[in-house]
Amino acid sequence: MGREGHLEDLHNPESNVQQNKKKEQQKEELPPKSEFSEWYNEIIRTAQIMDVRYPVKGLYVWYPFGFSLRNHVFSILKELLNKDHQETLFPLLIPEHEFMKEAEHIKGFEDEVYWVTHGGRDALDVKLALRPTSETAIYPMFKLWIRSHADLPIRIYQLVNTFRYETKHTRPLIRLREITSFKEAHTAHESWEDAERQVENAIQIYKKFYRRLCIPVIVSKRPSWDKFPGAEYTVALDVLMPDGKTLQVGTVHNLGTNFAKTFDITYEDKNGEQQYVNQTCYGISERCIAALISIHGDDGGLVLPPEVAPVQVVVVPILFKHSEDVMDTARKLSERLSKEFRIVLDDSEKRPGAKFYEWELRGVPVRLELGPRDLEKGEIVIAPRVWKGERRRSVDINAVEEEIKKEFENIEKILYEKALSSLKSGLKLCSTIEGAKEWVMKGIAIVGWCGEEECGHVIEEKCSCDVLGEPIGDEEYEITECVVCGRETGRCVFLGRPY
RNA sequence: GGGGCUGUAGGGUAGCCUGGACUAUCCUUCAGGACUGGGGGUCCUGAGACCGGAGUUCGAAUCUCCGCAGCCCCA
Repeated sequence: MGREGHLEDLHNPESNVQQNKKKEQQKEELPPKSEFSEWYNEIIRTAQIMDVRYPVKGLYVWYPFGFSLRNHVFSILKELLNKDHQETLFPLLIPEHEFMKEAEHIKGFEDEVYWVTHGGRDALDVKLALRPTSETAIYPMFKLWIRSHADLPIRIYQLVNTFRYETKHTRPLIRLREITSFKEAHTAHESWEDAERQVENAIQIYKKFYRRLCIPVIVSKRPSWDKFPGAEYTVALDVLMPDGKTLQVGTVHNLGTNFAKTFDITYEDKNGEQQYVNQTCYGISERCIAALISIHGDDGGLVLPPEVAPVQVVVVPILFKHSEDVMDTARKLSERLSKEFRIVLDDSEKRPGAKFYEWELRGVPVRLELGPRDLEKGEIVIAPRVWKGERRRSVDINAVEEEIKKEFENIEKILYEKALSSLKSGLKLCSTIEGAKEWVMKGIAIVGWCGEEECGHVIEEKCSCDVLGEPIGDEEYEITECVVCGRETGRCVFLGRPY
């Protein structure tokens, strides 16, 4: 075949190219990340994060690999919260009369609530809502739990599924009818100031969380017309996705005494007076996984930070006919390493190359290759995922633990730096509406804003984007006037196209 | 909210317009075997599909309607 093929090549210079192309197409190859939407759909399936074939719109199945990733990610969040929060679990079903108490809250959710109306064949006397979020499940209990200032503050959280009847395009991890992994925290405090401090505290926790995932976020105060229904104000965390759109990956709400008044949550203060509590709530869903996958992934598939990777190290033995000794060493090594790392020894019958591609697709941070050549020298080849096999090197097999740890640290640093620089290059201060409109197609624009709602709506309309909110953070932007009305102002807003 | 398109093995597809030789194409995948093995191996053998329902028809993957599911565009 080789000889004939060669002859043909001479006659037809294109045939070689065509053959290569054909060969590439035969393998189930991931679309390049530049075609983000296609890339995302493929990676979700081929990297075994979720199975999208469940026969109900907007509901998906976690593959064990994806679920393992989810658990490692949320255990970081739990670890951070556990310092001063307590974990609880409230029921999924909320009686209609509780759900309907807070007027603004209802308005925000009524179109997307699932209702349980029947028990068996009988219609229920009291309809039950599948929680779209748990305020109205939790706060009637807060009323019972809170009696005096000594009971405050209360800080609880739960990790639950929630339901929203989405009618627009659903997609895995991003827009779901069942959010399977909603971490929601709820707190109650004596004063407005205490609640404000808690908001700040929550933002810090969330920033730390995303820092551990090597994901830089922008933090902003949502405009009044986009706050959580029932909240005094809302602070949100957004990430910039590879296609230039933004993804809201966390929200923190100061509820003031709004819910306390509706649910009659009061405490006796030090002077013996009954006072309403001030509340906050804040949440993060599996959208954090969508951000993790999208921001770090590359043309070769997933790239995962070692801390959350379901498999941290894969050992690929390079076997020839008589290489029991290679296999022996690989087994012993794997056992040794499994004490410190989540490790897989890939002893399947596949060719080494095929194994490389597969584990790269799944984002395993470090690959170890062990063959006869290495064995002879007492070495092993270490290949970090971030470099797609381009920067592999040999290390002493006895010192491999240290080398892996070194690589892990290195990987985290690289992932964060890469992500940060792409966020920074996606942010741009724009001095005109036209400039902002253009920029918003590829990133996040920053424009001057006087603070008037009217001007905010003009911006949204003219730029066909959303006002994400006013920045909260250390960065300073040089603003002199409102981009719409020209009034003098130092305030500004982030603009983006949200998912 | 309005409009358009699509549904064929686990994944991707051909066939549909113009109904019949479809016992449904090709690639991938999966199972068994042989040779192999440092970046997606080759060969042999085998497995696996017309979204669900109703209708039109002598005959439906193909035409019609309803349902379900998915994709795209506009507000």
